[in-house]
Amino acid sequence: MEKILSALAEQNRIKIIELLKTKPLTVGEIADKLQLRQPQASKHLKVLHDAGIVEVLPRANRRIYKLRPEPFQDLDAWLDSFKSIWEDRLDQLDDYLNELQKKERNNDD
Amino acid sequence: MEKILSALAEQNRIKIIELLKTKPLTVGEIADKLQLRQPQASKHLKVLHDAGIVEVLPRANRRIYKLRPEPFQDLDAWLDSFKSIWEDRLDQLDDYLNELQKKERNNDD
DNA sequence: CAGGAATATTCCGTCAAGTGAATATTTAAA
DNA sequence: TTTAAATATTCACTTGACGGAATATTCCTG
Repeated sequence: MEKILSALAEQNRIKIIELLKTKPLTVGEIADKLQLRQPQASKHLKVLHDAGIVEVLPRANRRIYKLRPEPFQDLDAWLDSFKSIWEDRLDQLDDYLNELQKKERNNDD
Repeated sequence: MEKILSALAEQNRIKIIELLKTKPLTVGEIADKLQLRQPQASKHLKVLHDAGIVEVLPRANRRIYKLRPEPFQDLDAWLDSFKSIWEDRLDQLDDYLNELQKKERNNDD
C-alpha cells in the first residue's frame, strides 16, 4: 500500500493519472497538456509504472501510457476497511473512554 | 488530495491509522504497539493531524488520537472517479488507437 | 510547589526525491 | 545510412522528510 500511495502523493503525478482517467496518452501528449518538460513527464511516468499504476504500450517510437485498474482496486479495498469509522466511531470513543476510566479506577486500588 | 496522500504515504503512519481503525489511542499506546520512540510517534501524529486525518482529544496529560472520517470519504469519492477504468478501459484503448491511426492517415495527405 | 509522567518541539545529520540540462536510445523516414 | 522525432537516462543540485537525542511543555500528584 505504501508504494501505491507514495507514487500517487505528488501533484504532477496526480494530474497525470487524472488525465489518463479519460483515455490513454503518449508521453508527449501528457507533457504538453501538463506543461511539463518531456524528461520530467517520463520520470513521473516511470514512478507510476514502477508502482504498477500505469502500463506502457509501445507503438512505433511512441509510448502509450494507460492506467492499470489493480492498484485502484487495492486502494478501494483498503479504504473499505476504514468505512466503519464513519459509521460507529462515536461508539468506539465511548468504549475507549469507559475503558480508560476503568483503568484509572484500578490504579487507585 | 496530495496532502492526504502524502500523509498516508509512509509505513509508520499507515500502521498508526490501521491501529486507530480499531479504536482511539493515546500517543504512548501507539508508540508501544508500534515499537516507536515517543517523539517519532508524536511527529507522525502531527503529520496526520495537519492533514486532517486524525483529531486530538486532550484528557489530562494524555492526548487521545482518533481518526476523522472526512479524508477517507474524500479519498473514496476520488477513487470513485477512477472506477470506469476497470469497467470500460478496453473500449477506451480501442478508441485511442483508432484515433491515433486516423491522425497518422491525415499526416499522409 | 517539587517531582514525575505524558507529550511536543527543536536541533542535527542523512538520505531520497524533485528539477533542469544535457545526452543516450530507439524508431521512422528521407 | 544519415537525419529527425519521441522517449529514456544520467548528472548535478537543492530541498524536504525521516530518525535520534536532547530538551521544553503541560498536567497530575504528593
